[in-house]
Amino acid sequence: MEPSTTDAIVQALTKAIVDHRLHPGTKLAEQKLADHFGVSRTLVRQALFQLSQNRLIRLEPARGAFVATPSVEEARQVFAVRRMLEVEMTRAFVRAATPARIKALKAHVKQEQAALEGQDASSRVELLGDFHVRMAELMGNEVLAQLLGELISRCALITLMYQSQKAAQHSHEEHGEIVKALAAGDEALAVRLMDEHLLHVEANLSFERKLPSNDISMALS
Amino acid sequence: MEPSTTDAIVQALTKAIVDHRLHPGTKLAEQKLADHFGVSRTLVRQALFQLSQNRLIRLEPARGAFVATPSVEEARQVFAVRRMLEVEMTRAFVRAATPARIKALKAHVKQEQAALEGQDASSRVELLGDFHVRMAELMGNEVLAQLLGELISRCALITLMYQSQKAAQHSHEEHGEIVKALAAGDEALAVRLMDEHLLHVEANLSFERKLPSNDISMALS
DNA sequence: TTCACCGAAAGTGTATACAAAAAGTCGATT
DNA sequence: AATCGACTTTTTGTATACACTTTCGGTGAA
Repeated sequence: MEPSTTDAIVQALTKAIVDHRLHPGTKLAEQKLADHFGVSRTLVRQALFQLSQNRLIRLEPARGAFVATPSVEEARQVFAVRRMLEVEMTRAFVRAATPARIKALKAHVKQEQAALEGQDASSRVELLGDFHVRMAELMGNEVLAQLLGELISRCALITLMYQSQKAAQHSHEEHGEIVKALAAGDEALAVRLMDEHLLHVEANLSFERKLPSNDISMALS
Repeated sequence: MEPSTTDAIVQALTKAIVDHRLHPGTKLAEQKLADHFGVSRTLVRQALFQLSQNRLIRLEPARGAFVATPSVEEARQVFAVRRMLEVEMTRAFVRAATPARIKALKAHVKQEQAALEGQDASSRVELLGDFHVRMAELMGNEVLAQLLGELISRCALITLMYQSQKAAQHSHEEHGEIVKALAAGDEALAVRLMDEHLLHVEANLSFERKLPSNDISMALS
C-alpha cells in the first residue's frame, strides 16, 4: 500500500473500529500496522496516541494498543453529559433561532432519510450523529461542536456496533420532531424531545460482547 | 537536568504556560526542550503533541510549536459550554445530594480559603477550578469530571493570566454561596448562582496581549 | 498432569541518523 | 538604501537502530 500520512492512518483505523471490522479488545501491533500502511512505526505510534486521546483505543504501557471496550457505566456517563450539553443547547437554539438555521437542520434531516434507505451502517450512524454536531455549529460555537463531536465519536463504538436499523429509523423520526418544535419556537417541547431522544438512544443500546479478531490486515483491506 | 518522562515534560510545560512564564506565542523549539529536559526529541515531540490536544499549544506543520493564544471569541465559547454543563450538573447535584457530598464541597471551600491567603497564583487558580471538577467527581461521573477538567485547563491560560487576586476572592465567596444553596436543597437558587458565578468569572477576564518571551530555559528553570 | 523456570521470539520505548523544509545570511542589483 | 535571490544554517519530519520488557514455548521436577 502506498505511504499515508498520520491522519490517513487515524481515519482508516477509526473507520475500521467504528464499522467494527476491528472488534473491541483486538490488539493493534505497531509493526503490523506500519507494514500495512507502508510507513515506519513512528507514524503509527503518533496515530495510535491520537486514537487513544479519542478513547477509541487504549494504550497499555509496554503492552501495546487495544481497541477500546467501553463499559456500560462509561456509556451511561457519556450520555449523561450529552444530555446536559444538548438540553441546554436546544434551549439556546430556540432562543436564537433564525429561518436559515431551521432550514439547515431540515435539510440535514432530509439527508438522513436518504442514508437510512442505504445499507451502509457506518454512514447511517455518522449522519445521525452529525445532526447534533450540526446544531452546535449552527449556534456558532465551534468549541461546543468539537466537544460534542468527540463525545459522539467516543460512543460511536457503542452506538454503531449495537444500534439496529429500526433504532436508527426511530432516531431519524425524533430528529424530525425536534426540528418541528424548534421551528415552532416551542422551547419547552423542543427541550423535552431532545432529552427523551437521548434517553431513547441510550436505552436502545445493547452490550453483547463480541470476541476480538486478530487478523488486522484482513480487517483493514 | 536529569531525564524525565513524557508526562513530566507535559506537566512542566503546562505549569510554565499556566504560570505564564511562557507567554502566548512563544516558540517551543524541540531541540532546546530536549536539551533542557535531558531527553531525546522523541519524548519532547510526544509531549508537544499531547499539549496541542489540550489546546495549550498549537502545532504548525513544518514550523513548530507555539504557546497558544486563545482568542476572546474562543474564551466566550468555552465559557458558554461550561455554563451548559455546570448549570445542569448543579441541578443534578441538588437532586442527588447527600450529606457526605455537601461535606466534601464544604471542605474544598475551606481549602480554597487557605490558598487565597498564599501568594502562589497558580495554586490559587488550580483550586478554584478544582471546585467545579470536584462537584463532577462527587456525582460519580468521571467522564464529566475529565471533560470539565479539560475545559477549565483550556482556559486556565486565560483565567490564570488575567484573573486578579480580587477576582479570585470573589470566586471563592461565590463557591461558598453555591454550597449553601446546595445544602439547603434550593435547586433554583443553586442553579442561578452557578450560572451567575460563571458569568462573573468570564466577565472579569481581561485580554491584554503580552509579548512572547524567547528564552525558554530561563522560563523553565 | 501440572506447575515453575529458563530461554527465545516478538513487541514496545527511546535515541539517533538522515531527509526535507523553513528561516536566516549575505551579497549583488536596481 | 531597499529588494531579490542563492547559499548556509537551523529546525522539523520520518525512518531506522538498539535496549528493555513482555510473551510464548519448552523442558524438567514435583
